[in-house]
Amino acid sequence: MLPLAVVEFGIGTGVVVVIEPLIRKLEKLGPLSDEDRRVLQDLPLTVRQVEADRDLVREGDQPLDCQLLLEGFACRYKMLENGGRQIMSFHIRGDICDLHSLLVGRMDHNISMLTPGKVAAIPHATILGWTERHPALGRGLWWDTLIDASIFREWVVNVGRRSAYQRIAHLLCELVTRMHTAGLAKDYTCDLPITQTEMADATGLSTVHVNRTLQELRGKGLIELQNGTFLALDWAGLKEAAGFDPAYLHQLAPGLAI
Amino acid sequence: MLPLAVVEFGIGTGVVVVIEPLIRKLEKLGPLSDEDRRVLQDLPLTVRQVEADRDLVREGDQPLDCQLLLEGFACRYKMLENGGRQIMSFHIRGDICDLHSLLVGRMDHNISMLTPGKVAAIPHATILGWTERHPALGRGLWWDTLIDASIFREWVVNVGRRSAYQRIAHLLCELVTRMHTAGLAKDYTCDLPITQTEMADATGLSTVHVNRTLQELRGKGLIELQNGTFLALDWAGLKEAAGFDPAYLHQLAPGLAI
DNA sequence: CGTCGTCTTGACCAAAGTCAACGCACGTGG
DNA sequence: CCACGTGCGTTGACTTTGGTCAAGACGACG
Repeated sequence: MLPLAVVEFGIGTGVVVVIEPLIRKLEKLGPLSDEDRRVLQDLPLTVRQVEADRDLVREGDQPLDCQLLLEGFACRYKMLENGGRQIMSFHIRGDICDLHSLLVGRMDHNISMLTPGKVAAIPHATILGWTERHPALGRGLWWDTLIDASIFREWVVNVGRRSAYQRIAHLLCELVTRMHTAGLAKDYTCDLPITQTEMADATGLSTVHVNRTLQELRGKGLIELQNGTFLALDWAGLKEAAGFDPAYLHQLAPGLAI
Repeated sequence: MLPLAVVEFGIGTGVVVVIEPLIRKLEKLGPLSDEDRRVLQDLPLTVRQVEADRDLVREGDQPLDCQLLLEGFACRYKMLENGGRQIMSFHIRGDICDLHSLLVGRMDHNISMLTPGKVAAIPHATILGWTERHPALGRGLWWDTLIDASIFREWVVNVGRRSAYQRIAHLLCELVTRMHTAGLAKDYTCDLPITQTEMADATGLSTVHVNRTLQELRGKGLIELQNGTFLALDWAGLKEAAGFDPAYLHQLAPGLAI
């Protein structure tokens, strides 16, 4: 029961939009030449629709392509022997979730959809070709993996040294900031189709405690969060509570007001 | 009071040894050509001696070169507003600690020596040159940053979902495994010049609790640790206690027996 | 010899986990 | 159209892990 695969091509078919978030991201490091941009736009994309909770890649896999997320939310996670789960990052459209596999070969973690969405597979060979013939693209992709690493580091800090209250606040700050950058948040509001259990697995807390902590944040008038919609009622207060400094996201464009 | 800087050159002066750990590491992804290897060996290194607890790079810096660690131990860390500290990784000889700065520009964390040691600065321009003229080197460096990211992810898991006992055990497993790979451990023994406070900052625990946890590990006959020397008395038991699976280190060479 | 950093210990405390139950919305099938 | 099951959010009562505070031991070093 493979999901329907659709092959779509570049300019003129409206699919440019689909690759646009990736281009925008890669351009953050430095402008791409028209040639570079064309290479991306002309890339024939095999887009497939994926349902929620489907793994895109699994621990132990040795993929031959990378998954470009076009629509929906995904996360990386590892399972522990005792059944525990740790989510290590969330991903939104424009993210190449497992760029890692390009050079490392064997997956040491899983990537799963949190919501239904669209994904395109880009063959490793294609990407390796870029790195040789289009150094700016190669550098852009490397840069992207470095930003990912930077986010992992901040998560180590979050889980290692912040209280539950700060952790949740910090996670929310990060998500809304990144979504803003990706054009998915406006005025401190965004979709946040993440269950409390998932937030717990991302912050190293129990679901029960996440629930109580969210109530505390609501009670202090910092956030609103219901039915998968998030609103930072008091952005300054939330950042303050979290100890959030967006520097680690290295968004060269201006983010949410300060 | 700059530390004495010594410029040393490649083959024939005995300095080859100095760059050897890096070469060995880069070759893990794929063999380097003689040409590639020569580029590294001929690199004029400005080696400097650094004392313990000296920062190599600080948050906010915008370095123009990368720090290659030749001797001694280093760590990355961030400070929090409340004075807390989180160590995000340990580094040993052969590691380019802040390869990150090559593309990202602004440091979002600090790197500090844990022991006295030797460090060489390699200009960004040199490394960027490699990535253009010696793709295998560029890929090797990218690969290295991906492994770093993989280790960060495992640390998120460690700090997020493991008990104190497992965390400490896991940290010890990782360190001895990596040191073994770097030729710094033999028969499950190695130098481990890391204070309990540093272990606490790396695992998100308090110093007191690290102390008690180490006693527990000693009590169960899993480890010996005194005067900066570590010995895994019962490697299988330690791995078991930690839930340690070295896969995330992606050491293509065989590591410690299983 | 005194000081400093590190390790160690004990007594007490608090943050967060666990367990168990319930409400509520939504979808499905009889 | 309603009964039922399922997943998610919520709550309360109780437990546990690990934190905090304070003091002392020990060794290295000036």
